[in-house]
Amino acid sequence: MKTIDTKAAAAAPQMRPYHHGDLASALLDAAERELTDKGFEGFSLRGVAKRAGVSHAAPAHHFQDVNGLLTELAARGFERLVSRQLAFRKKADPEPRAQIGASVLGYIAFAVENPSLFRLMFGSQRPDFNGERLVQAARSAFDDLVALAAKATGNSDPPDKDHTALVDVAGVWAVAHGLADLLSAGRLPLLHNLPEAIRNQIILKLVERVVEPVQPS
Amino acid sequence: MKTIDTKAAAAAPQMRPYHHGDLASALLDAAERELTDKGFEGFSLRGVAKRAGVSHAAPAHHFQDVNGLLTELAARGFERLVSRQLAFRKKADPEPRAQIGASVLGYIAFAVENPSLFRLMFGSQRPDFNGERLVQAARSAFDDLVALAAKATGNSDPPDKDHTALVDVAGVWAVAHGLADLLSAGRLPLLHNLPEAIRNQIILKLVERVVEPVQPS
DNA sequence: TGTACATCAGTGAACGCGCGTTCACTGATGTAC
DNA sequence: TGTACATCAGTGAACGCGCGTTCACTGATGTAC
Repeated sequence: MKTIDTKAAAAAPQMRPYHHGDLASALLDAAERELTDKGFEGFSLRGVAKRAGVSHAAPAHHFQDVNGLLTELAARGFERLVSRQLAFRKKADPEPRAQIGASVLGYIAFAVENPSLFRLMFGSQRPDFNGERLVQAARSAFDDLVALAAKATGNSDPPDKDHTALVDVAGVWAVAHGLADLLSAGRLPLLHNLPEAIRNQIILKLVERVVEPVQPS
Repeated sequence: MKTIDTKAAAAAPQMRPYHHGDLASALLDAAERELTDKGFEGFSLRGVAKRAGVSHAAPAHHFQDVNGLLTELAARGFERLVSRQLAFRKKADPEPRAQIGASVLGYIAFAVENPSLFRLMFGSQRPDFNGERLVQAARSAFDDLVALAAKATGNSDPPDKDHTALVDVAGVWAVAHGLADLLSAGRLPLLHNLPEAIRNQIILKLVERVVEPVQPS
């Protein structure tokens, strides 16, 4: 009998065993789908549980509360934001300024591909932005960009009296984030309706204007 | 008796007459305070009514529903965004490039002064962004900036084949919006902790990099 | 100027809803011997 | 290998809450004559 039962379970994968195995991670996946479908204003824990196919009380065994889940979701978002940037950089010219351009394109691509997640990360007050986990994840995205900018411009910290290094970093960050936020919300029709290739070309030109060339010292 | 009652009412302004007089506008003011205090994720119509000192059923006589009120609130936000930019421009050098810089500073100031309203305008799905009222208001903010950029750079539409005009406009918009969003959320500590004067100086330098100087034709 | 009456702009009670969370429970799993 | 037992990870019912909206109502205002 035992073998038959096991076979039946294997043949009918929709019948989850009583214990899920990795519900925590399944809930995060479900949460992301919930976020995509409902927007982060319509997000609910019950909806997430339903998507994951468990009772709505089950998440309590894996996350302290709904904001705990959102915090972890945002943290993962930052990790993916970084890896999206790295993916773009890998395909680009290794020259530092080209690397910055690629990073910005990656940043924007992430936002456009995951608009609701992006808003959770930057526009919501629900994740715990003081918690170790999230601070660390967000920080690494920032540090990556700062290091890249320093390398590209030859401006090192501490900032000189003209704040040139600050202008570099803030500029790249502002352009990336501004375009990402506007484009992912569809609020920049001027660029939004352009073919992707041309749009990227424009973005790269913009980045080139923002990042000062290396000063020979 | 009548005169005495009138006097009493005047002496005790906290006693509102049965009819409010201009409840619609009072509700919008209250809604903005609610937004400021609770954030746009904690916003509720009942909270607004309470702040305005009326029953929570009263708003129904002035707005179709809660999203109608939020739509009007967002539209007013865009109008104030424009007027904040104009205020900064009035104090600045009339030279076009200086005017753009001032506009960007005004944009950022608005976002920093009204972070929750700013998010309602750009990060929420609740206002009706297809409605005439809101489209018109948002449009006017955009048109103002476009006209200014065209004037500053001498690049006219239709865009040339290098998309120089597009880079100009998108660049200014991106820098303004990116810095506004990040600074108002406190997510750009690099600039956030700087004295305002220095911060503005950095922003202006950035804008100067983004906006190409007029090409002599 | 007075009166009748329609309309407007409030009130307060009640509605149903979906939410996050708690709780006692139970099935499944892992471990000690 | 078997058995007893602790622990883990689910269930489903129930909790209280705040929400937006509806409703019959009533007080105040405006208008016609």
